Parts: sequence; C-alpha cells; structure tokens
Amino acid sequence: MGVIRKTKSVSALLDAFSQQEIALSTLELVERFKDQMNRSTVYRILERLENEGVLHSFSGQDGITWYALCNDKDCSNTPKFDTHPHFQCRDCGKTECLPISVPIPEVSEHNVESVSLLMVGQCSDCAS
Amino acid sequence: MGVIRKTKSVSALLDAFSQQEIALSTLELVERFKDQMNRSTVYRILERLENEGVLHSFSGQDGITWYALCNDKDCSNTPKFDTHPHFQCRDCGKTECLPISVPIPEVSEHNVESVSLLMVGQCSDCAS
DNA sequence: ATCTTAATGCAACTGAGTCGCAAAAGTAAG
DNA sequence: CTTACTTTTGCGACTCAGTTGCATTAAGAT
Repeated sequence: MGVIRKTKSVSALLDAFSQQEIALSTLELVERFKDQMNRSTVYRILERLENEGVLHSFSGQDGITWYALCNDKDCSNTPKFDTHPHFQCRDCGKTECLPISVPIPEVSEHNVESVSLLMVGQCSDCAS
Repeated sequence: MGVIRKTKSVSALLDAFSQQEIALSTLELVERFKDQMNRSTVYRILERLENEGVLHSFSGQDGITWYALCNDKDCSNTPKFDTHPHFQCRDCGKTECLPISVPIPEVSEHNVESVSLLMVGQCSDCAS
C-alpha cells in the first residue's frame, strides 16, 4: 500500500517543473492543465509529490501556495533550519527558490523548529 | 475627509490588543467580538488601523492573518528590512512578535524590498 | 488476463475574506 | 441642541482557494 503510481497526470506535472527553474503556483498549474486533468487531481498530486520529497511547498505573497522541485543541495524538504528562502517579484509575480542560506539566530525561550522566509521585490527582468 | 473615528468597535478592538503582548488572529477577533460587531466590521477596522500605522499584519502558519500592535522600537510598519520576525507555537498556536532583527543578506540580481519571516516551533509553555 | 488498490472526475462543500448598499452614528458648524 | 455632512456599520450575497465523499477508472502485481 501507499505506492505512488506514475500516471499520465503525474508525469505531466513533473514535466512542467523540470522545464523551468522557477516555482509554480497551484493556480498556474490548475489553469495550465485544466483540459488534461481535474482541479482536485492537481492538488492531490502536488500533495503526494511533496510527501514523497520530490517537491516542496511554500506560501507566496497573497497566501496562495507555490511548489518547486527539491534538489539535494539546498532543499532537505524536512522543514528545518536549512530551509532556503524564496523570492517573489512584486510586478510579474515570478517566484523562485534562492540558493542561499540565511542564518537564523537562536531565540531565547523559543524552540524554533522551522522557518519560512519570503522576500518580495523587483526581479531583474522587471527592473530593466 | 479620511479621519478615523473612535467608535465603540474601534475602542473594543484596541483594548483587546493593549491587554496582551501576543498577536491576535482575525479569526480569534471575529469570534471574540461576534456579539458586539459584525465580521466585516472587524476586518475593516483592522485594515484601517493598519493603514494608520497602529497595527501591523502578517500571515501565520495556515495562511490566516494575524495582527499585532506596532511599537516604535521594532516595528516601522512600512515593510522594509527592519521588519521583525514572528513566532508561532505549533501546539497552542500562540503567536508573537520577536523583538530581534535578522540580518538579511543581499541577493545578487534581486532587488529585495521587503521580507517576511515566520518561525514555527514550541513555545516555553507547551514545552514544559 | 485478472484482481487489488491507488488515482481520478465530478459536484458539492468549506472557510477566510470581500463588496454593495442602505441604515446608523460621529463630528463640525450654526 | 439641531442640522448637515461624512464615515462606519450591518447584512447578505459573493468570491476564490482548497477539500471531501463517492462512484468510476486505471496502474501494476500475480
């Protein structure tokens, strides 16, 4: 039980991620695949892939959920201190993982287990 | 025009904030004041107080919105690099502003304008 | 080829937050 | 204190992301 099956829908979604390095929002994916699969299927597959450690999710500016591929270097998927920050452009909305690590200070009386850090600004494309 | 009026509802909400140092979620406030004012009134007053620089808002773990009083020391309200982080307890949900500043590194090719940082863990009450 | 179990489609639902509009309450001027 | 003007509020309908139950479909192991 619990085996993840390689269905057409799963492959289609994985393809979308492997073709670009930026993150994709649930809304974008639901829209892009609305002719190929149901809305709930998109949500369910994303959830499954995250549980498998293939994707990781985070919240963007407006509270909507984004997903991005995990890579060994800067994404452990188990949300810990090594979680990387994300950057979202305030103009075009493009969102990406930042391959940097921000040192989080210890906070007295607080047992910090995970950190989520979202940076918002203008990307280089929109700045020019 | 544009003057903010000190209505009973506004005073009631401000009282709630001045009585404790932790942040309050919209849900908590809507529930607490459901007999005294309408749901939309709560949302509208919070929005107004944030525009006035009295409160600031941020997103908690589940995407719901939290508000907390601004104090001169660690809250500029204009979201900039000096925005402070917030801590939310994974067990009891208690959420607070952390009076520390986390240095955010420069990111090449990215014009970072604001940062939001949420730490999740166990608070001292729940740890004991 | 068959059978078991996971995956999907569909439609209804949830829950936070928003909006338009008429009624009510602040505030300033007379 | 009244009037006149403007902001606030209540209400109900609405939006929108995401979830759920259930019957049907399709992987993949035997």
